[in-house]
Amino acid sequence: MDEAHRSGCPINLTLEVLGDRWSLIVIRDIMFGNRRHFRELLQKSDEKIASNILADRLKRLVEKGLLYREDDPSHKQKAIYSLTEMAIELVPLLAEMGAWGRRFLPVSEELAIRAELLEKGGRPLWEDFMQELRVQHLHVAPDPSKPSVFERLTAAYQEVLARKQAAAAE
Amino acid sequence: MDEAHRSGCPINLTLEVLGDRWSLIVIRDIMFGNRRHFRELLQKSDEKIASNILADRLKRLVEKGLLYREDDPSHKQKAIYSLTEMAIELVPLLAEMGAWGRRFLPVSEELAIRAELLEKGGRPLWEDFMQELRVQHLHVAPDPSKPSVFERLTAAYQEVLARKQAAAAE
DNA sequence: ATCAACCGCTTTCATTTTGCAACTGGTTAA
DNA sequence: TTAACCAGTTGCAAAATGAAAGCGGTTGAT
Repeated sequence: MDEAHRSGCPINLTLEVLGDRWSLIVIRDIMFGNRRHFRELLQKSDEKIASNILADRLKRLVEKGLLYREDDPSHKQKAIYSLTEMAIELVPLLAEMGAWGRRFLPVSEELAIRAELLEKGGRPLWEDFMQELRVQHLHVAPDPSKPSVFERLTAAYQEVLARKQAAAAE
Repeated sequence: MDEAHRSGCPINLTLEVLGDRWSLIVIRDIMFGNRRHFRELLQKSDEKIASNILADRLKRLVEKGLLYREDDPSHKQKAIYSLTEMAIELVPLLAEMGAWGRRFLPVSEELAIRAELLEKGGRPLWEDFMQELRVQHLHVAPDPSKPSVFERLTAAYQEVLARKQAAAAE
């Protein structure tokens, strides 16, 4: 179950779980892209993960307690992957990663817009988003008084994408 | 210079730079442990990095713009590694990583105390700490009105360590 | 002047991880 | 009946990692 740890440092332990090139990509796609099936994660991500790597990461993330796997009642072969509370609480970390990447790396506009909104919204927005993720993934009852952060992020992304495509078509 | 990127997503680009098991350990040790020489990074870290990996990571981090290397005027063979602004602005990300690790992973008390202070202090403390790092690493003039966050973090760590050693000696 | 400790790495080699491509046995909808 | 789809698995080459020893030069103490 527990392989020996390199040290008890919180940053090190976090790196032991998430410190590779794919684990956070998978979590990002489930969290922000609502990809819940193997094929969706395989085909709809921009980074083109290999199927054996995806299979390995999903298994690892389930073992580490960040995801859980259920059978899809609508299809005997489909599996549904969901975020656990442990993964939902990565929202601040992913928001900071997005903010840093946006500031220092050559991001594309349509993929940076969600990071920008998350950064501008700050911790109150993150908390709203985490609560929505709990509704989506942990079967928590929704709070109808709150507008959906997920929809706001997705709409902003679609808007930039449509504008760039319109500009490219000219 | 620039290898092809997997995508323009800010999270992905950040992972392309920092998504491995050692890069952030090196930055952590320079940032929080003030390790500035190769041998210090090699021998004084809890995780026992191999010398070839350390050499490779230092080279990579210099190339990516997170560190810079200078000759130490006091010793012809010594090199001094310093953080750039790009690395200093990782403080919020490292603080979030520490907070998440502390919440969900089996951290040790003496290594978690700094993460706890950083978390409790929040963004105002992070800003103070970043300003101190600019003084240490970028030769910016210090602000004498501010008490040192670095010293506060280090003192808290030493205190827990001493208490644990006293308890172990009984 | 001598010598041991220290300096930033490099080299070698075994093991592990990654990445690509093809493939599997079964399910579903037309 | 059949074509598309389902979650993966397999085989193999290439790259990354990790442990250990070693390198030529510098330094400070004797």
